[in-house]
Amino acid sequence: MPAKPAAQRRSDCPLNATLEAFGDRWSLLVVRDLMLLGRRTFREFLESGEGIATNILSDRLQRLEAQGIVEKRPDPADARKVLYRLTAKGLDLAPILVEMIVWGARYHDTAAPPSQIRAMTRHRERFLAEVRKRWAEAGRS
Amino acid sequence: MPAKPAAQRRSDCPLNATLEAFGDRWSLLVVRDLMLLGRRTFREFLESGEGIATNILSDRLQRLEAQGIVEKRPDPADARKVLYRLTAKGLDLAPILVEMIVWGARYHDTAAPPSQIRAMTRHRERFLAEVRKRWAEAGRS
DNA sequence: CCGGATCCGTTTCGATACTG
DNA sequence: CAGTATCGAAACGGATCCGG
Repeated sequence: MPAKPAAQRRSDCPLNATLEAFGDRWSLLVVRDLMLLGRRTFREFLESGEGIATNILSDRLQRLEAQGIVEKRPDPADARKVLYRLTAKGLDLAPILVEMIVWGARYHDTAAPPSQIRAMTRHRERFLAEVRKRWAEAGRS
Repeated sequence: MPAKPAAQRRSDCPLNATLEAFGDRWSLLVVRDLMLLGRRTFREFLESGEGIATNILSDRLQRLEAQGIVEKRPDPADARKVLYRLTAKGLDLAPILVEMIVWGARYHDTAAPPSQIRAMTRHRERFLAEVRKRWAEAGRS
């Protein structure tokens, strides 16, 4: 009696799938580090200001990797290090990130870099194009 | 010895402020219910498919209200009922929602309403304009 | 040193039962 | 109908340990 469409229960709406992928406090911050702040190593994420614990960071990286949002590989320059980067799927999170940042800047007005926010708000497509370009260039590491 | 700028610690980036506002599994689903599915009462949110628990729903509604994202008021037609609706600040979450839905539909391809997704993806501004219009009309209840 | 894994006390979440 | 109260489960976060 398998009748129940159980596993599907929460995925009727794509929003749900998205929230399952990174509907938590940390995952998107890691993505932001990769996408906008140029961070690439475990250590750099750790020091990225918000104070994530090593076990949590480790867990989120694994989770993001399992979902094909980030990928890791050894640093070609220094075999001891590991580098992370966004996959194409991860890069496609950029519009979400941008909208979240714009909303946050608008309503919570943190001490944020004004110029970048401005660029993001006024010329979204241009900003996104730049992000994609940088990503493509970095890809050919 | 209050010296520490403690409460500020996590809000250097607007993304952080946003994640603090609704970086959890449920808040955005409630917003979606209000914005896209026309739900307005506690009960309707409950039955909205994903199976949120009453205490969680209660908590999220309070939290969203405290942040000025939703507001409540008695149903003018039936004083026993309580109606929720988005504030202007809440309405401004629409672009985030749209991008999250688009991303989810693209990569996790849930059994989702194809036509609406298509409209959302291809004509984002038009779609957003409609959402805003509906909201404005409903506002003069 | 770097990238984690493990242990453990604390906080938060969430399913169910219950109330005004 | 619109929520609380309760209580077990899960997540968090700090410290510490470990392999390379």
